[in-house]
Amino acid sequence: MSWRKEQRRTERGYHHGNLKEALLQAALGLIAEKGAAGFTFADAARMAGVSPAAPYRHFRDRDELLSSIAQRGFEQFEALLTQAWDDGRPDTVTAFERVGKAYLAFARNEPAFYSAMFESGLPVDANPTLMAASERAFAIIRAAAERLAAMAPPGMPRPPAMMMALHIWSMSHGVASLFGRGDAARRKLPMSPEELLEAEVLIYLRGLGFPTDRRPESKPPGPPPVPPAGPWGTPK
Amino acid sequence: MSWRKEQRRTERGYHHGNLKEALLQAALGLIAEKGAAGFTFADAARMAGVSPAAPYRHFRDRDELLSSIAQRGFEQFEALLTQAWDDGRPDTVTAFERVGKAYLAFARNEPAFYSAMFESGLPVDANPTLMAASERAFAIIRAAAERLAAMAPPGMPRPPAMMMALHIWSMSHGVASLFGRGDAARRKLPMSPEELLEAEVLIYLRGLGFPTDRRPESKPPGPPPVPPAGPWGTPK
DNA sequence: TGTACATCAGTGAACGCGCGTTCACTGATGTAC
DNA sequence: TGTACATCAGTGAACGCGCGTTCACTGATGTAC
Repeated sequence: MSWRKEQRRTERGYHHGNLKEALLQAALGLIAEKGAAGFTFADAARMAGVSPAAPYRHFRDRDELLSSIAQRGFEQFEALLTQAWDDGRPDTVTAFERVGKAYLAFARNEPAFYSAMFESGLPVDANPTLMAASERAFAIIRAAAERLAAMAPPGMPRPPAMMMALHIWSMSHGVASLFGRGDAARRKLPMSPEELLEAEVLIYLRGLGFPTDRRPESKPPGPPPVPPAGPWGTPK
Repeated sequence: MSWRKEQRRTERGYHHGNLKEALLQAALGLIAEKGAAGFTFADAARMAGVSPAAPYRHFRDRDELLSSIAQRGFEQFEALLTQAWDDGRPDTVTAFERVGKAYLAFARNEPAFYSAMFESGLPVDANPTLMAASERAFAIIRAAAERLAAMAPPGMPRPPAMMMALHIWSMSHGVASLFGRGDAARRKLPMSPEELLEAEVLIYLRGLGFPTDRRPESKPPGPPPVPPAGPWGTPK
């Protein structure tokens, strides 16, 4: 049976068996704990239970490890955004907002990835693979904006999708960076980051002339959408 | 005459005369160059032309130096925002936008301060003095939002000023962080960060029901404001 | 105005530390025959 | 199926380095009388 085999793998003898992965995980933990700046190559080796020379079998240097993490982060980010967008279901505005929330969720739930991607100071544009991954993630937002722009109401000039995408990105990033991160150094808020961002996006969309009371476009879907009143809740 | 006196001061003998200031300046340069994470106490001493033990006469440790910089940064930031807001002249919307632009200008022109304030990871909320300085800066945005909220058009419910302020802050911060920083690691954009932010704010304000074609409120001022067309320029 | 003395703001040598990196090595694994 | 050998993925000792920090010190400055 395979019991012995798996036992071997976790017990680990001379060969680790999965060191590359273990190093990535260790680094993620360290970054989450001490920030991208505070993580060291030697520390990662130590956490993986391996000599300080071992990582060099898998990564040229510290930067390559960091890049790998950012790379993987962008991929997960893209997957999350894709899932949130869900090809615009049940309606474009709802799906669009879900994308914003997914951005926040990522920043909160994956602070290590977020740090590596956006705050580690590694030159994304100098690394083509990384750049491509970053652009694939942004492309989701861009596609969503495209779809939204296409349904601009007749009266209004059609807004450039690229610009909309950049606006949404900067709103999400701003809220996430200032208010939406994990444990430490939090600023206090009268509302949750999610609510803050949702209101922001809704007001913005209304400014573009979109109806934000979410009428169904194609199929009238399940639970009726919530809000009466303005996007900042019931006026008291 | 005072010639000798000033000569002495700049020549510097055994006593530096102005080491504290020199260390702050040196640190600023280093942070601008290598990021808040990459600056070391010893390096600052070296740049100031002084032994590595000397800084301890003026700062308890590296963190205290960093905090001093952040502190000063928030103060300059506050001054810049105050000036930009100019008590809402010539009209509220124009002044409001100028505040956004000032935010970007600060991020671009003072990358070292910006890093120390927002990206150095030092716990702002653990340092009351720093926290107060940070809040004084935000208070400018808040006051501007207050004034804007007060002139909400009759039809619309009056938006909470705090929320507006947070929205504007997050937009500015998002654009500045993603696109508006100095030299390195730039993402390419179809428009300048300033234009991007201006359009974003205008759309947002319109979403709140504010007229964004800038009619004068009190005194009809000097140069007539620029834009015809939509906030994203002339539709082609 | 001059002198004695306290205080201040530097020096420079020394320390312990952890990091990144290299090196010859060795145990484990896979493969050709 | 067994054996020889190449390759792979680790070890562990060693290095040079720069950092943060301490220490007894000393030159410069300010002040009391």
